[in-house]
Amino acid sequence: MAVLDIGEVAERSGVAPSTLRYYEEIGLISSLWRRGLRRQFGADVLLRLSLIAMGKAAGFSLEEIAGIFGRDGRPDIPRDQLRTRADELQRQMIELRTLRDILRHVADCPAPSHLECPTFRKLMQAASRRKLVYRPSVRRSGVRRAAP
Amino acid sequence: MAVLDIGEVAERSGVAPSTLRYYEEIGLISSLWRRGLRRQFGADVLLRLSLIAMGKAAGFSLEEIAGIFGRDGRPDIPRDQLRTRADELQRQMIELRTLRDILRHVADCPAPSHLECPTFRKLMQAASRRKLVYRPSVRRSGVRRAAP
DNA sequence: CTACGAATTCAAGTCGACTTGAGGTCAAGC
DNA sequence: GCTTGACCTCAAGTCGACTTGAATTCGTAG
Repeated sequence: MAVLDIGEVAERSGVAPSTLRYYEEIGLISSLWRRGLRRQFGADVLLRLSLIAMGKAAGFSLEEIAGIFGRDGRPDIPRDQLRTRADELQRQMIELRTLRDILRHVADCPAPSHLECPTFRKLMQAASRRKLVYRPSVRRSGVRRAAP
Repeated sequence: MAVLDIGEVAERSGVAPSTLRYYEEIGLISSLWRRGLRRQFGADVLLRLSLIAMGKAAGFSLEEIAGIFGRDGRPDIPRDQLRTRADELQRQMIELRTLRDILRHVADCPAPSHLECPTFRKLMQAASRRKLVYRPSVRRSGVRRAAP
């Protein structure tokens, strides 16, 4: 039970086998050993995949995630950089909250043009006053699961 | 002063001119008119760019952003979808907070392996218990500014 | 022993979001 | 009138993160 092959990891984590192979290739995860050709993973890979998923959700590239959580297990990057990252996340959370509020407002406000709605403008001002955390290009693609 | 050409928009927003052209091409922003060949933008494009930047930071694709904020100005997508999006953002914020805490912990904890640190495991459990918001691939590339 | 299904490799393809480069236009200043 | 600089177009290139497909290799069940 402690050893999983790729299909099980895929099923439990929602990460496609091809992606798992890719992650192993770039050193983001590793298998314990092979049985024949087949990779055998330890259960801790699931934890690591959660970490990776969170990192991705937070806008880090795979390379950065590898740096933060270490290919080996411990961070490659200096502690104060980690703290800086944490502070960036903090700011990003605030931005997310603003966007959440804007979305809710847009969903509810009956004004024909939001540019004329004072509530909207107020929300936007909060956003435009501070400098943006500008992280391009997040693709949305939902959790993949192995076909049943 | 109400009319900006592309260089000014780029400078004020931190978005490269080539990107602005691209955004116009896909209908995400629009210029008021041309003077000769040159695009002339209204100041409200800056607000729109903030919105776009926030959307990107939150993990939306450009297409989704276009849907949310409307090519014309008003959302293309139904109100309840907007609310759903807002709720997703809410969950994403929680994930971000967890990751922030993990980062801070990793920065400060002297344990040789975090997998053995109880604080770390506790943080991770919070993360792995709920199903992930899995949004692949955010590139980080910082705010570009025109060279001085 | 053989057939099956789940895994493997490797090269190539895809997708979104831009960027780059070559060659062209235009208004303003000397 | 010519140069300069800021803009333009259009096609092609790039980058990260995967996915796909064809051909192959196992291990188990019958």
